[in-house]
Amino acid sequence: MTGQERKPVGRPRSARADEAIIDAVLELLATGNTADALSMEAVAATAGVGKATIYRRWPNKEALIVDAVISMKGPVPAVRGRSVRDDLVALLTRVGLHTDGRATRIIACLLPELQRNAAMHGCYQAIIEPRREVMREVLRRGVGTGELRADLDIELALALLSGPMITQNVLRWNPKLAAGGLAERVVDAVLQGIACRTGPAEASS
Amino acid sequence: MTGQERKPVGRPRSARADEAIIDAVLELLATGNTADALSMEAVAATAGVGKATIYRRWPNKEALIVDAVISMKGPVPAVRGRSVRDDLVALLTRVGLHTDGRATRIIACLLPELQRNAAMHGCYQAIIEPRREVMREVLRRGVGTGELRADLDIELALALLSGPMITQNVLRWNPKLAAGGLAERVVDAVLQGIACRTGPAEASS
Amino acid sequence: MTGQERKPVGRPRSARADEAIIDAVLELLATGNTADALSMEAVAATAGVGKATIYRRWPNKEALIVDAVISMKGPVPAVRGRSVRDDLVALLTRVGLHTDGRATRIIACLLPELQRNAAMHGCYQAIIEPRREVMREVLRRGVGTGELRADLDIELALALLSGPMITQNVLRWNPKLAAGGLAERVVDAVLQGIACRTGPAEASS
Amino acid sequence: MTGQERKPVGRPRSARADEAIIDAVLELLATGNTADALSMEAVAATAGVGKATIYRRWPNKEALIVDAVISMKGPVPAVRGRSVRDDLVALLTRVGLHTDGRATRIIACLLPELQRNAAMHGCYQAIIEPRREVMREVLRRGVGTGELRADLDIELALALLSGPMITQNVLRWNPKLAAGGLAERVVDAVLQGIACRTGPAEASS
DNA sequence: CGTTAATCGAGACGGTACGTCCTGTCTTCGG
DNA sequence: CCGAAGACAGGACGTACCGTCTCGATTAACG
Repeated sequence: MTGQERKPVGRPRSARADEAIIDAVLELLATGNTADALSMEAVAATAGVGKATIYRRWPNKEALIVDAVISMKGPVPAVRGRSVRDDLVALLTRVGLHTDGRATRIIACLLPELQRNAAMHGCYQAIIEPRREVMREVLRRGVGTGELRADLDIELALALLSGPMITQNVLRWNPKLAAGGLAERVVDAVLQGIACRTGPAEASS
Repeated sequence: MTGQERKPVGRPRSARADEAIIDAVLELLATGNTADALSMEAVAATAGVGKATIYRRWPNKEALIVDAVISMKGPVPAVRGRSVRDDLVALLTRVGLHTDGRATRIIACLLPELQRNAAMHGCYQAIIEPRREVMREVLRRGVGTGELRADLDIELALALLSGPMITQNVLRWNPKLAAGGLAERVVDAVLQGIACRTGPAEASS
Repeated sequence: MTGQERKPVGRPRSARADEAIIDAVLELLATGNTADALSMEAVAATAGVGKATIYRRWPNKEALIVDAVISMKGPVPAVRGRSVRDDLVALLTRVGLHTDGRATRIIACLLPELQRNAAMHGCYQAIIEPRREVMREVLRRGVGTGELRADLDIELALALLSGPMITQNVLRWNPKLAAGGLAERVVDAVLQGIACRTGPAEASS
Repeated sequence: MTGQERKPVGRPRSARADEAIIDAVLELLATGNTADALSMEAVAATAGVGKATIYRRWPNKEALIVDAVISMKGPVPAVRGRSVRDDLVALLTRVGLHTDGRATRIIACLLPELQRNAAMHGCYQAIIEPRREVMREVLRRGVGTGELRADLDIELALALLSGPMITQNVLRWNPKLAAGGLAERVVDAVLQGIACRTGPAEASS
């Protein structure tokens, strides 16, 4: 009565083909320039696979790229929970998904596509949002423990912390900012603020 | 007296064609989805111009897009110089180049190329860097007047301020953050910090 | 057992496309004015075929036209062998490849290329030369049977017979010469000569 | 009252430009492959002339080519009038307009255009027809003197004589036929016929 | 001797076609 | 039924000419 899943008949799909295709996509994304510069024919040739084998699994180029990117996601980072500052530094340090440079390069070339292309939101949901949720958790805990202001806008804080890291680490925005230790400096600055504590504070009110 | 430039011979290039082409590119960029989804043939057709007329002016699609985007740049915003906070709010409010929505939409679809594509760096140089320089100036002035900490890392502060605005205003990162008044909130939070002033010890008691 | 030919892999080429393309070329050649007035895009559109499908089969326009023309060739005409005169008349009558008027029109617009264009010599080899060989055979037989002079230069005779027919029937040289029955009159005149039999001395008396 | 010709005002047209253009056309026709392979831009560049200067004189490419070809025509050959045979040989020897090889090469690449292209008939009228008329004259004289049959069809005879020469000398039809002395052999064969005088003549009746 | 007006070279203009490449679908084999 | 191989219709690429058009600069004859 269930009968919803047809028993597969004939030759089963090759797992090796799946891997080869995803690998080829990631390789070409890392090598190439843009997302649309990636051609399905190149993917098929690199993977040693027929084009139909790709289209049997993914409906179009976008869906394939989304899946390829999602396949890169590592485990959601855990935090030690000792202090809010340490946890935030730990999380921001891993904004570039892996230590793997290839992943960073790939995500960089897809970030803006993320907004235009509805299909790409799959990437966002699968990879980025979970990590943001962990950070929200840490921030809420900080408010609870009194490490952070009681009236803190969690989403604003999220933007303050992740914004600089994304523009800097992923988009490589400012070459003058050394990448090393950036997470620490950002966290500290956001925690303490940049205004002068002792000086003419009234000027900024 | 300089006489270095060759006197132009033959029929001069039509200024109307220039305009029509740039207009067509901007229109199609705003309408379309991606930068490479823009086709030169569509540009020619929309502009009512032969393809050769485009290729006579720009060597390829990228160069054309770069020039079209640069053509959108308004004047570099001036600051009133009353207080650092006011100036920063004013600058960040205009991160989305114009109030013009089209420009924002276009720049959003081009940000990916900006990093990957060497040719696109022309946009960066022409549009973004001048605005960043204005902000550096304001920050340096703030250090001088004592409104900002004496040991402030200017580039870091730049990243703290512009990072959230870019990810939020241009990439439309977080739908939960209302765009209105964001600049003000970001500036205030970065100036004051998000940590609890009274210290964690008190908070935990 | 020869096994020299590689077994074909992948989807085989469509025979319908071949036909449609050749048909389109012949139609456009008959309709149009010149060989180069024929545009590949028109061929593709008329045949309902992508341009790539044409270029997959022929490297360029010339090769395509050559094959299209060759495809028109009917069977090499047979001769009855009763008398040399009858056979020659029969052969010359069919100089315009078919009774088909289209073929004649097409071949007429291609004769120029035939000499200049090395690629076009394929047409010559495939169509014209076999027919000339049949005529040579008839002439040699005539020498054997004594119907033709023993010292006859076969190639010269070939030129005497085919030359007028080509210039007249194919190039439409002289509107004053009725095309009907021309083959007969040419053969008779070439066989008998146009000089006065009784000699110039008598004629002048 | 006549006033048909407006007195020319302004700068008169340059005769040097005319020459240079015609020269360039002939040169490119002789060098190139086909009539349409000749590009107006190449003509202008070769002649060192602006394109407008060409189009001011000729309405299109065809008209220009026609005039260029006509400009090659030498004087209509005169005949000595001694014997019909000698005159015919003399005329046929000069079928290739000049001894100039370039002219022959050019006319060869234009001959078939002659039929398709209405505009090209100007060439025919200006160059070929006068020569044919001379030959008709000779043939009529031969009939009068009794050198040729009294019932000779002049147009047929014209075809018999010029046909082989055109196909052979201009279209380079048959490489086995030595070009040298061909005119003589053709004339003799056409005068005497190729049938056996003494043999089974009845076979050809 | 200056005005006038057509011509000159140069080359940009809107188009059309070229031959190449890629997309997403299809059609054949052999496994 | 899946797999590779590759053909299919369609469409964009960047180039080359077409025949027309605009430039500033010549170059004569007219006034």
